[in-house]
Amino acid sequence: MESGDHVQELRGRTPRVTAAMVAARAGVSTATVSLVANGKTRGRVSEDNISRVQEAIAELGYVVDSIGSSLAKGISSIVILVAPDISNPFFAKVIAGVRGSLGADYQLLLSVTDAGEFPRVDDVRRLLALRPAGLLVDAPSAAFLDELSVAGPLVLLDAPGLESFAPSVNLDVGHGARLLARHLADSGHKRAAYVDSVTGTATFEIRRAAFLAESAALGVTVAPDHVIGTTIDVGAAASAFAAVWPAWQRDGVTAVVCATDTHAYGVLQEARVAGVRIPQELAVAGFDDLPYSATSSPGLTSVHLPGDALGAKAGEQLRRLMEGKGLEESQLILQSSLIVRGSTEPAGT
Amino acid sequence: MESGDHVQELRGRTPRVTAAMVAARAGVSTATVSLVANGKTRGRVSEDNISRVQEAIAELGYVVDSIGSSLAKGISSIVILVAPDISNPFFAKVIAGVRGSLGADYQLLLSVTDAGEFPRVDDVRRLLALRPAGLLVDAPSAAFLDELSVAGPLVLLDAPGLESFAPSVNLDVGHGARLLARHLADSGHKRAAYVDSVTGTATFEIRRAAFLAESAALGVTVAPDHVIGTTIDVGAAASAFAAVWPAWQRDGVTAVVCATDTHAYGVLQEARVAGVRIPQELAVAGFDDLPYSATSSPGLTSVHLPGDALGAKAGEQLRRLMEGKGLEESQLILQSSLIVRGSTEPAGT
DNA sequence: CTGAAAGCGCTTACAG
DNA sequence: CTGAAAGCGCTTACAG
Repeated sequence: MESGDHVQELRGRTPRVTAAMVAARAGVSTATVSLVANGKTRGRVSEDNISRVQEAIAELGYVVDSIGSSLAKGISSIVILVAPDISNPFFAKVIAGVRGSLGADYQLLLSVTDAGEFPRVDDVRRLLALRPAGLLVDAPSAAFLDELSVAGPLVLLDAPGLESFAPSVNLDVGHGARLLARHLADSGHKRAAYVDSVTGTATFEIRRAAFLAESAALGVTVAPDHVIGTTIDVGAAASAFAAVWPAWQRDGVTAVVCATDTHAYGVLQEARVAGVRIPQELAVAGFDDLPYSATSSPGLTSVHLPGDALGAKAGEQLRRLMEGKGLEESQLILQSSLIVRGSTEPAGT
Repeated sequence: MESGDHVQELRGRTPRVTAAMVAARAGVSTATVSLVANGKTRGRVSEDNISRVQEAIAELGYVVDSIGSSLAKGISSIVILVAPDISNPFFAKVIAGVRGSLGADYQLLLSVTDAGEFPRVDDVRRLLALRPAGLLVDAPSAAFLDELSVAGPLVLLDAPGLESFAPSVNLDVGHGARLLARHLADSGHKRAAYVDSVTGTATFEIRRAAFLAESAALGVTVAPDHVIGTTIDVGAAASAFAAVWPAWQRDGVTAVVCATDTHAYGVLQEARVAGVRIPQELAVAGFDDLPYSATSSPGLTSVHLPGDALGAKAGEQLRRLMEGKGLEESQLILQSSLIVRGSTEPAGT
């Protein structure tokens, strides 16, 4: 058992260094060690002892044990990020943003569930048993927030309509949806279709509602028959589109808007198979502006959502809460924009 | 301060339920509560007490406090996954795999660093202060493993050449690289180029070395001038390719292999801008087989790497270690395969 | 400025 | 089968 041996060997190598060991070495009490290790020395520890302890800490490689510390303080330094869809590439940007603004004082714990699933009450209880310093919840449902009775700092991300539950940071997806409708109207489209996401998060309701409303206002018809929904999956979107395209084409649909770029990739893929020329025969657009949308051929017109800023702002807000500072604004809204590419605009236009 | 009020209100709502409260309600000692809560009742707690305690637990909504439990046991239920590049879409699959095989008994904590960065010693120490039940390290460098003297269960993912440090699960990227070389040779290419990743992880060394060796063996020339490297970024790859393409074209290069699909997207993008016909003038291929590779136009030929299986196997191995079971095999290698698409093969071939 | 002591919530020998 | 007690490592009033 090679591995076992190795682990065994490693196990002996690092005896835990405790505050008591540091105290003994520095000739002080563990209380003083704790004060120094936490930087709470102001007017409480002599310069002399500060340096003795710091030396001992360095020599021994002492690190405050999170477990002991958390138990004593009643709280850990863990921040839990709960999200329904970690495999969504958009989410990687959100995470990066959170991490950047949270800094090194907190440890970011991702609560990972199966794609599109939210953790159940049990899971959440188990998470809360870690005594997190704060909680970040991305794209929750009202039902989830209802049963999540959290006792500490909590910030919601991408939770439009749920502002009453907690401070939140949202994206103005409606604005982007309207820009998109206007763009299609300006390009002369009269009949459009919509491929929705069936995950049922609020952001998708808003994307669709805003697009449909603005389209109607601008004279672009989106018939009820021309709205379908699939999971956030290239293949699912592709086959759903394949099934309806003949009818849509017959009905004179010349533009398809997708709730996410991922859906749009499926439509593009199927359109290619079916020999539909993009954008001449069919304009295609999505939401999220994933990195690949700039690279696909044609490039995909998309509503750009600032995922990194979303994460960063949410992290900032949470941090203020965890540090006991108030929030200057408890509701933040970030701007979306429209990136027009070849999938809706003929080259050379 | 709306948010502050809200948090305040929430704070009062959930007084922590402790084992002592459960014990009082059930009329037993906290020792018995602990035994029942942990399912260690076999021959140690009477049926009668078991049900009283279970009732009390249910009524009070008691959940064992992780912090207290961890301190008493000397270990937490956290599993830390350390990885240098969480924003890589390939990684989402790995995470999903890990989560699936780890199950609900362990909490998966992602150590998130900036793209391409590995945590520094300090960060790692802070992570270990959480007393994780186990550690998963993805694509580490030898230097990192050297300073990481871990005292518990540890499994390496995608760490070829580092098998001596710990049990590991690897991908046979070399095999895929050779299949790719053979495919290009069979398609009649005589001169190829290689766009490498500069992150310096072992897997990239192997991808390149295996491809170059097999190409040479099959009579496909890859001149030193025709090997470049960039970060894993579509834009970086695109501009690097733009800079060298005129010379490569002059030299008769008809195929470009990229260390990742992300690099390849950049090449495809730039090729489109430059009016290079794919695959007639230039064949392009990558590694990873990201979801978008099936969707791009043309589809991207890619070496498929089973990211979910990689995560799942690593999770399984770690789990065995954490449960004190030995490993049947401490080194696991997963198969890669070649997915041929339009970027290397003319439609209708 | 300093240290002895209590306490955070749990688990685990131990004695009965 | 059961419970009193010690102890995990730390932090924080508290007394000096």
